Amino acid sequence: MAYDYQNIEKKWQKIWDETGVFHAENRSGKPAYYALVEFPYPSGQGLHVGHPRSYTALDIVARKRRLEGYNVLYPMGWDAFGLPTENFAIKNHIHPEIVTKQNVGRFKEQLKALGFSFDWSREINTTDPSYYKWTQWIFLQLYKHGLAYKKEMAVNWCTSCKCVLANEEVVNGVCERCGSEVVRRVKSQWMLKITAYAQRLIDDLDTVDYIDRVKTQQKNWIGRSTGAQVRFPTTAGDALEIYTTRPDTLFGATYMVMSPEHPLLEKWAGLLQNMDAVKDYQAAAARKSDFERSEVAKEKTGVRLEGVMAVNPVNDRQIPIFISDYVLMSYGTGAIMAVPAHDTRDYDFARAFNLPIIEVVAGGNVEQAAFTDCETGTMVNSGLLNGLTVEEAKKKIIAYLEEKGIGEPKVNYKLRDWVFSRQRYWGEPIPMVYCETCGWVPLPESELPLLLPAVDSYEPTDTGESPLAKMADWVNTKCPHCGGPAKRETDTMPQWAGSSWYFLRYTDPHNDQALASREALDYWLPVNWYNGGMEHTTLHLLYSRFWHKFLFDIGVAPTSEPYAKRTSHGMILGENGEKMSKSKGNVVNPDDIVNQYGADTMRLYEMFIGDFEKTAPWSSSSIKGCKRFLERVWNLAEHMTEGGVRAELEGAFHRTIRKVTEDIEDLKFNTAIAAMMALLNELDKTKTVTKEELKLLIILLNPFAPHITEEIWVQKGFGGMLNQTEWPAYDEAKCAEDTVEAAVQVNGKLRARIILPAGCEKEEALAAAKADEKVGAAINGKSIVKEIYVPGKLVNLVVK
RNA sequence: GCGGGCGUGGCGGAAUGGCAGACGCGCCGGUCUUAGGAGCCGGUAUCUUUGAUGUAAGGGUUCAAGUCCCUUCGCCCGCACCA
Repeated sequence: MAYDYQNIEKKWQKIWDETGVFHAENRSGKPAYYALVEFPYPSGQGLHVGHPRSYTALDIVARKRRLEGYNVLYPMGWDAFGLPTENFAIKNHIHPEIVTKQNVGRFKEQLKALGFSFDWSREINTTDPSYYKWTQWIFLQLYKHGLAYKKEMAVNWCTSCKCVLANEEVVNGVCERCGSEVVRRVKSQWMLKITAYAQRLIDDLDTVDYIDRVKTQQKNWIGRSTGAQVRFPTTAGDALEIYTTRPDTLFGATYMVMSPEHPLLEKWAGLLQNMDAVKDYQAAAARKSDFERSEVAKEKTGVRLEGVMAVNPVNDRQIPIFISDYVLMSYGTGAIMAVPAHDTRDYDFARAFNLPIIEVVAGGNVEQAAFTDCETGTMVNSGLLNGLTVEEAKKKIIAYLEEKGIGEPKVNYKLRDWVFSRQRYWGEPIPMVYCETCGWVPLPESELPLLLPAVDSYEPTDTGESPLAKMADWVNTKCPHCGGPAKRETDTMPQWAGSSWYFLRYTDPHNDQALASREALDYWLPVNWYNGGMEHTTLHLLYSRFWHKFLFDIGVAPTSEPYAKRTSHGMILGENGEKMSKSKGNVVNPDDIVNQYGADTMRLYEMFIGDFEKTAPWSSSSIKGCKRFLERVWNLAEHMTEGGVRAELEGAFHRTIRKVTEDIEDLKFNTAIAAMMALLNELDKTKTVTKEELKLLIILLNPFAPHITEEIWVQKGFGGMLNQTEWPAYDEAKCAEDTVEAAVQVNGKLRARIILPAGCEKEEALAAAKADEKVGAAINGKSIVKEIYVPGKLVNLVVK
């Protein structure tokens, strides 16, 4: 009988659905295991071949865990709020809710066709009011704990999406989503105080098992630095406060620089003789986009303040103050002390403005370039610091500053608070009301969910107002506090809101009393293994860790970290090695692959395509090899005979079980498959397979290719369903082969291969090696100075 | 500029410091066939082939290096005037 993958796959998908074998229970005698993959945004394009790479990997883990005796939660849902749906709705005059429903339907069908063992009874959708009720509830808790606040400030504005973006959403000066230009706009925005968690978000990385590049990237993004905050007196009377990581170089500060947006400038307006020039420079800086302003290697520009001087507090010298856009208002204090001898940017600026450069760390040549090395230099021209190393000088000067009351140690982070409002329709309404007398008032929890109203037009506006602002009867409401007239917040939450806590909802998705019951959360959390894209490292992954820590602090979440383990898959590129895109015409449609080769082949191929963590180009010819492999397994099963594992194959089976068992845990799916292919090659040589051998082979293969293996299981009469059986154990002792082929080297060069019995002693191995004809010729007439024996691997004779 | 990673056949990729190229694709040959673009069997790094040389290039450590160290080149990713 031929391998009819289409009927087999449909049959088993139906059986799994109807029997509910993959439903997880919230209590069980078995140990719990929570496997998680990022839920997709249901776009109009349908599933991308990249999605199944991640989903198959953890489906393999989930299926293996079930066979290992765990109660496994492997859920799926929809991260459905977002701009593409809204834009599609605008263009085609269909409500986003309807678009979402259609897209979800298609995605679900596609995922089911791939045979993932998701517990569909726990399906969630972030746009469902019964879901976003709790997203809004969490926002209210953040507000009540002072972690949500509204602030007027310069923000990133995407000119195409017509809404603000978080810092994390701006990539190389353009919008992360659409690639359009991002400009600065001053707007009043809801902000979330993620910076309050900066240190814990770094520290707690030590408590979780994330791949290193994720940890490094999050640490870099949070950007902790240590130094000192120092107050410089000025002739204006106000102290100018600066932050520096190099307080040791304080004696080398020959001028100061303020950001053009620094508030003291306004205060000093009357004192500044060149206020016109200052204003021109401020205006020019404000006009620049973030991208222009942060362009590297550009000429340093600035204006010297005439009328106010600063005083270096360690030597009482008067030094000039400049404004320049290389100093950012958003970091530190918005002002710096400039030490041109030991900072590259200050050096460039000093050269451009012909300012003095005083060396205070000896070891470089400050005539030619700034000397920024902290390891090797010695302090000079620095009064009490002379002769010290940089590290010693830092400690001493900070103690001195504290003693004199002019400075103190300080930690700074690059992380900024999270800009949380969006001027778009298709998102969660922010449950806040503005009252002229009471100010911002949170909606009572009893009024949640605050439903997204139906509007006629979802079109965003250039003025920066949300489409909801036009809904007068929705906007105008009563103040929950004083009962007077008030207006609702019309901005909505960003795409990242719903996904910041969705893994909690899966544990108890139908609960209408709480985001999830404490029992369910205690049982399942933390997520044991979470796989997702690297592109979310400083977005979703960071945001959800922040929310989770907050929920932990207020006693809602049971753990301080949401995910015990995080791994990441590489992207699948088009056949030409470029990123898949419609415009390049290199998009592979999963539906076509499933139709042409079947879901099992597709799953197997995506796992065999290469190193799981690296990008890999699609290959329409390589996939045939995976299809052939499954067909060969099918055909071999047709030749099954009764009996146990044949003695001569026992070692091979134990080694393959070990290899597959271990490789799945190490994300080495490609070599696990290679091991099964090699085993099949061995079996094929014998033209037959015993019942016990076949059983072992198809259990190992089941997590990768679940349909074909279940079908063989029933056809060959193994009883029950494969997914209810047990993962095979291996015996380390039986993994060893009876005889091994060892290499014999003379002076490190391969001269022969000899067959040795397993566990062969050194003496015996050396004797066998020397007895070899070619080895004999190579050592003839020379004296052996060293004999090396690596058991079971090689002999190396060093001769002279 | 800083930080991280990588560089192996025609291709995707394997190799706890111990036989480089597992496994697969492709290709070549054979077989079966009216036919083969299916299946099966065999082969497939290079060369001046009793041997020698090969893991981006050069140097080093070691009995032994794709793997460790140094230099250079190239590619990818992250951050990017963060004081």
